[in-house]
Amino acid sequence: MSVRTEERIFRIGEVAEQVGVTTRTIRYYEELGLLGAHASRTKGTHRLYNEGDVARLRELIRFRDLLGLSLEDLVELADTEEARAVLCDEWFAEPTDVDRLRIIEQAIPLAERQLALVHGRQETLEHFAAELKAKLVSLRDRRRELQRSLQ
Amino acid sequence: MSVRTEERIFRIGEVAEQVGVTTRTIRYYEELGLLGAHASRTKGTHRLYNEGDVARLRELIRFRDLLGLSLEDLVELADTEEARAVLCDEWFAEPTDVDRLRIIEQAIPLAERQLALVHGRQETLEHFAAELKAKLVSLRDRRRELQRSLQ
DNA sequence: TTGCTCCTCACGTCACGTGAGGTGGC
DNA sequence: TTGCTCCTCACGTCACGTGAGGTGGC
Repeated sequence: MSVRTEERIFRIGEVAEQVGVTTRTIRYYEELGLLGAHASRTKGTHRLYNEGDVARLRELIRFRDLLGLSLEDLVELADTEEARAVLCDEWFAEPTDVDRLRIIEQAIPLAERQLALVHGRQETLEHFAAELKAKLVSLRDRRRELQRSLQ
Repeated sequence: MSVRTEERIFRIGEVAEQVGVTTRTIRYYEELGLLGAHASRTKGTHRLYNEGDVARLRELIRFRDLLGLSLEDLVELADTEEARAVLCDEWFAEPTDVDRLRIIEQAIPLAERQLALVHGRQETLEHFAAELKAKLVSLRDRRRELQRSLQ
């Protein structure tokens, strides 16, 4: 956690494969400002990503797929998420405990919002599953009756 | 169920409002063959829908939204679903019990596939929720520790 | 040096959104 | 007759897909 471990660096193709998207998606997200366009990179050179970037992308993709959020929605959810990336950086830049507390107190309500979104979706799915199950039961009942009356 | 009740007829705008989509979406789905383009309609005249059509559209939209299926996927899931629409028609056209049984035996595996899809999505969401919850717990723990060490 | 992956345009596609201009039923 | 909703093009948009042609690092 607080040990400065050797950080692995990835190229865009590796990231794409790990996360399950195409390189085009990653470049598009960078274009929209969803992924940090590492200001250091000069045009034409290879894009490089660390593990934090990969984790961030993975989370974005999950919100996109599981909750059906638009990229505009994701920008909002990521805005504060950006603070978490900063968190990672600041964490290694030896911030004071006051800094750490401030960062964590920003991250908590965000995580709560995310969890609430997921719970909402879970409820909707629960409803849907119950409906399908009821339909199935009724179909099986009718099948049994018809089979009996046809014997 | 088997009573020939007065069936309500809806115009495209009413259907759109009930289901929560635009009329454009409905026309597009018809174009793709997802919604029965009532062969009776002559070009330029108003589209008309019965309650079965509305139920069918509602289900398509739910699969689209909750499972993120493409319209191509929906065509597959609807192919057999088409049989269910036929079912409704045939039901009133006084089919034999053999017909009914055949239709129901087609509908059951479809409903089972649909339910399996929903269950799969529920599991994925369960994982995601658990992860977010763990993150939240860890954030709160760290907050508590920092607050204590700052007192 | 030879592959391989990367780069930047840039046009194509899917699932609609959004008017433009016109017709039809209560 | 006056609204209102409907109709059919048809171009725009969002989130990428898919080459075309070229450069860069092991």
